[in-house]
Amino acid sequence: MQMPSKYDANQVENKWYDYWMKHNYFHSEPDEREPYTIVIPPPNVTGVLHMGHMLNNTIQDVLIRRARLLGKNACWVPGTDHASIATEAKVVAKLKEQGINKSDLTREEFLKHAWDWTHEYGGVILQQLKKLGCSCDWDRTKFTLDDDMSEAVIKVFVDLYEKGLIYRGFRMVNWDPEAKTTLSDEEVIYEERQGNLYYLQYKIDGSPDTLTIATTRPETIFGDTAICINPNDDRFSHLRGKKAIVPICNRVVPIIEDEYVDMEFGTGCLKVTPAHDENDKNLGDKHSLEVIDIFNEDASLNSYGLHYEGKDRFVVRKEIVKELEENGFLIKTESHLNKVGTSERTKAVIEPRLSDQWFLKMEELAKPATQAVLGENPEINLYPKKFENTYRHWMENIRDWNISRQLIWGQQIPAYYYGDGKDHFVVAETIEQALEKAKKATNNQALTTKDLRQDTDALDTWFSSWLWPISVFDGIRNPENKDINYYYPTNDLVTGPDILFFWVARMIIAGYEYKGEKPFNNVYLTGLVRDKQRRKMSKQLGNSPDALKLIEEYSADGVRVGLLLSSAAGNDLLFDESLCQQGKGFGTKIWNAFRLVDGWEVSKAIDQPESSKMAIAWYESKFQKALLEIEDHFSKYRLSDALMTIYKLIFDDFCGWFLEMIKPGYQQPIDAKTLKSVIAIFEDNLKIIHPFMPFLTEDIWHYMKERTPEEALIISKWPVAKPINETLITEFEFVSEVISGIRSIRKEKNIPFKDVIGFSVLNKENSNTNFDSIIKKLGNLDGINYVSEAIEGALTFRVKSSEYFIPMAGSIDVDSEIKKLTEELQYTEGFLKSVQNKLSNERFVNNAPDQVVASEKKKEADALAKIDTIKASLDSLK
RNA sequence: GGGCGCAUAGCUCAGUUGGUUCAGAGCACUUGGUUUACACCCAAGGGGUCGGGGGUUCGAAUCCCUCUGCGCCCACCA
Repeated sequence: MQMPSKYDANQVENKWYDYWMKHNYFHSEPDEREPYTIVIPPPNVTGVLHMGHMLNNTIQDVLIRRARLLGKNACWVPGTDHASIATEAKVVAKLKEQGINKSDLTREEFLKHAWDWTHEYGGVILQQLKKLGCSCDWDRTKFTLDDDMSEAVIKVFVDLYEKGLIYRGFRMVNWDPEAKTTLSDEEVIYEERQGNLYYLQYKIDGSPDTLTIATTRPETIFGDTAICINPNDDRFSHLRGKKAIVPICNRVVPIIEDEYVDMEFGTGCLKVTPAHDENDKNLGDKHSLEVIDIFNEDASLNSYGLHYEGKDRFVVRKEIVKELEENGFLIKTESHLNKVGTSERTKAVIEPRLSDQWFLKMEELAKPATQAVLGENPEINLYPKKFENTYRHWMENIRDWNISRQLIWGQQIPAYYYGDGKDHFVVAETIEQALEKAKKATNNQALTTKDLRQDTDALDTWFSSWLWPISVFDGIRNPENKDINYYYPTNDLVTGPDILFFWVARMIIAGYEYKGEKPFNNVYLTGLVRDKQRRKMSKQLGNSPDALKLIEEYSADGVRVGLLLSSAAGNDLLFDESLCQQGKGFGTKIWNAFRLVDGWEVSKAIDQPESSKMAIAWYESKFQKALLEIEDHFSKYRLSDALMTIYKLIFDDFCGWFLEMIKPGYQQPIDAKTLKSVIAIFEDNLKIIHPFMPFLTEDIWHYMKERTPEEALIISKWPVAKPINETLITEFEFVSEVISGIRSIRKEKNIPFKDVIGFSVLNKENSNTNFDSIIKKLGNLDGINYVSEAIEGALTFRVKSSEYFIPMAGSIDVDSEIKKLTEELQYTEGFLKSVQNKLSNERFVNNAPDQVVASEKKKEADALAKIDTIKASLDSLK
C-alpha cells in the first residue's frame, strides 16, 4: 500500500480505534493467562475531560497496553461516579433556572430530574477517553449508581451496622447552608479572610462590674450559654462563681473556668456558644452547658435571634454590631485575619452545626490498611514513596467517617424509623426485611411497611467508590464469582495524591474488610497539571486547554507523549502546548523514517555491505540495552524516563546513526539481507513505542505488510531480551567521537559534506578496524590510511591516544593549529596533574577501593599518551 | 502553630550504597547546513561555585549542622 507523505492523524486515529473495537481487543475474560488489571478512578458522570484526566488515563493506557504486549490478560475497567454533591448542585441550579424549587419536589420527582440530567450529559467523558486512545474494556463499564453497585453499597452499610461499626451521632459537622447539607472535613477549604474582632461588654449579674469579650462572630451571642475564663488568670479571679448577662437577649449565663482559654488572646475571656463552635461544644459537654442553636438550615436566624429572626447570618452581623454600638456594648473593633471554612462545591461559608449524622468507626478498620502500606513487609507500594508520610499522618490521626449527606442523589440510607422517636429504627437491605426486624423489635405483628419511614439522607459518594475495585467485579454481592477471583487484587491504581485519603486509603480499608486482601499492588500518584506559571489549571482562570482541541491539533499520540515527556510520578506537570508539539514531531519523525525504508528498492543481486552488517549488530545491542533500561524504568513507574529512553533510541540511535549507516546511495537499491533486518528492527521499535503512541505505530505496522487481525500490533509480543554485545557499544562510542571529529573539522574549514576527503590514522594502540567501513561512509572519506608517523601539513584531531589527519589542499594555518594544540596540551597537563596529585596522596591510595585507584591510574596513562601525541604534533608543526 | 518535602544549566527535571554514568538529559539558545525520509530536519557549539555558610572524610550534588527561599498536608485561639 502506498504511504501518504503526510500522516493524517485525525483520520488514522478514528480508523484504528474502530478497528480495535471491532476486533474486541480491549475486552477481557478470565482465562489461563496471568491477569493485569486496572480499575479507572471513576470520573464524575457529568464531567468533561480535563488535563488531569488526560494525564491520568494516558498513564493507565500505557500500563495496560504494555501489559497486553507482555502477554498478560489486560483488563481496564472503566466507569463513572455519581458525585452526589456536585451533581445535585447542578441539577438544583438547573431546576432553579426553570423556576422549580427542589423543596417543592417529591424525592421521586427530584430523582427523575437527576436521572434525566445524568442521561443527557452522562458518559460524555467516556467518549472523550476513546479519542485519547484508551483501551478500556467498555463491556465492563460501571456507574456507581447502577442497581448492582447500589445493592453492594447497601449490603455493606447493613453489614457494618450489624458489626456495630456504624452509629448515629449528634455531632458538630460542617454544614453548607447553601446546599443545605453536611460536608466532610475534606470537602471544606479554608480561606484567609479579613474579618474583625469585636470587643463586647457583658454586664455581671448583681454587680456593677463588666467584662469584655473579643469575638469574630457577634451574631452568635444569642447562642451564648456561658462565659469562660482561665482559672490561672488573676485578672478575673473576682468573677469566679458569678454570672454574666448576654447583651440584647439578656440571658444570664454562668462564668466557668477552664484552662482551654488562652490568656493571651483577645481579652482572655471567651464566650461559649456550644451549638456553633466545635471547641465550645467540647467545653459545653465538659461543663454541662445548655446548647442553643440559633440558626435555621439556611443559616438565617431562628426565633432565638429575636428581632433578627429570618435574617441571614451576615446581614445580622452587620446590624447587630450597629445595635451593640448604639447601646454601648461595643468597646472597640479590631481588624483580624482569620481562616474561614468554605464549601468546595458551593463556595458558601461553612457553619459548624450540631446535627444527627451517620458515622463509621474507623480506628479498627484502618489497622490492616495502615500495616499494608507502612508495615515491615508492605503489600502495597506507593509511587513515589514520599506519599507514605502523608498516608501515615492520615492513618494515625484517623477520625470517624461521617457517611451521611443531606442529599437525594445517591444511595438512600437503609435505616427505617418506626413509632415516634427518631431513636426507634432498624437497618435492613430492603423495606420487607426492615419490617420483619421492626415487628420483632416492637413485638407488634400488625406493623406494615406504611408504618416505616426511611431515613431521608443519602450516603457519601466515597461510600460507594471505596468498594469500586470489588464491586465492579460484583465481589460484594457474589463474593466467589469467577471475575473477582481472577481479577482481584488488581495490579496498579493511578490517581492524584489529593484523593490519597478520600479514596485510596478507604479502598484499602474496604479491601481488607470485604476481601481480606489488598485491592491493588501499586499506587501511582500523578501530580497536578499546572500551567507554565505554575498555576493550577482551572475553569475560572481559563488556563486549561480544551482537551479535544489539543487532540485535534497535535493528535492523540502527540498529546500523550507531550503529557508524559516531563511528568515524573508525584511531580506536578507544568503543561505547555509545545510539549505536545514535540510529541507530534516525534510521530512525524517515525513516520518519515518508515517512508525512507518503504521507498527502497530491493536487489537480490547485491551482497550485504560490511558497514550494514556492523550497523545491524551494533543497533541490535543498543536496542537490547535500551530495552533493559526501559524495563527498569517501568518497574519503578518512571514512565517519563522510559519514554525518554525510547525517544533518544529512536531519534538518535535509530534515525540519526543506524539508518544513515545502512542507507544505500541515492536511488540505489538495498540488499535483501539488510532490508530484512531493518524491517525486523523497525517492528521491534514500533512495539516499544506502541504503549505511548498506539495509533501511529499501528498504522505503520499495517503499511509494513498485509496483516490479519490476529497480527495487529496491539496484540503482538513485546520484544524478547537477547544478550548484549557491550564491546560493540563501547567501540562505537569511540567511533562516534571520530566521526564527530571529522564533522567538526569540516565545519571549521567549510569543507562541504559532499566533498570526499582523505583520512589517516596514527594508531598508537592496536584499536580494531571493525567500524572502519562505517567511518568511511559517514565521514564521506576516500579511505582510511593507517600510518606510523604524523602527516605533515594536515588538519588533526585526537580521540583518546589516537591521532587523525585530514590532508588539506593548499596550506594550513600553522599558527592556529599550534594554538589549538597548545590549549589542548595545557588542559591535558592540568588534568594529569590533578590525577597525579590524587595518586601521590597515600591516604587516597590506602583507603580508596582498588577499582577507584585503578581507574585513576588508567586516567593517568591515557593522559600521558595523549600528551606524547600532542607534543609530537607540535614538534612536526614547528 | 505541628508535620512532611524541595532547592542541580534560561526552563522542566535525572543523578540509587559518598569514588568512571558525576556534573547529565530533554527543551530553549548560538553558528552552519535543504535537489538525495524528515526544517516537525541535520551537524557543531555555548551554558551550572549542584540555594548560602559551616562540619565529617583521602574524597561531598550525595552524609551532618545551620541559615535562606519555596511547596504540600494537618490543626486552627474566640
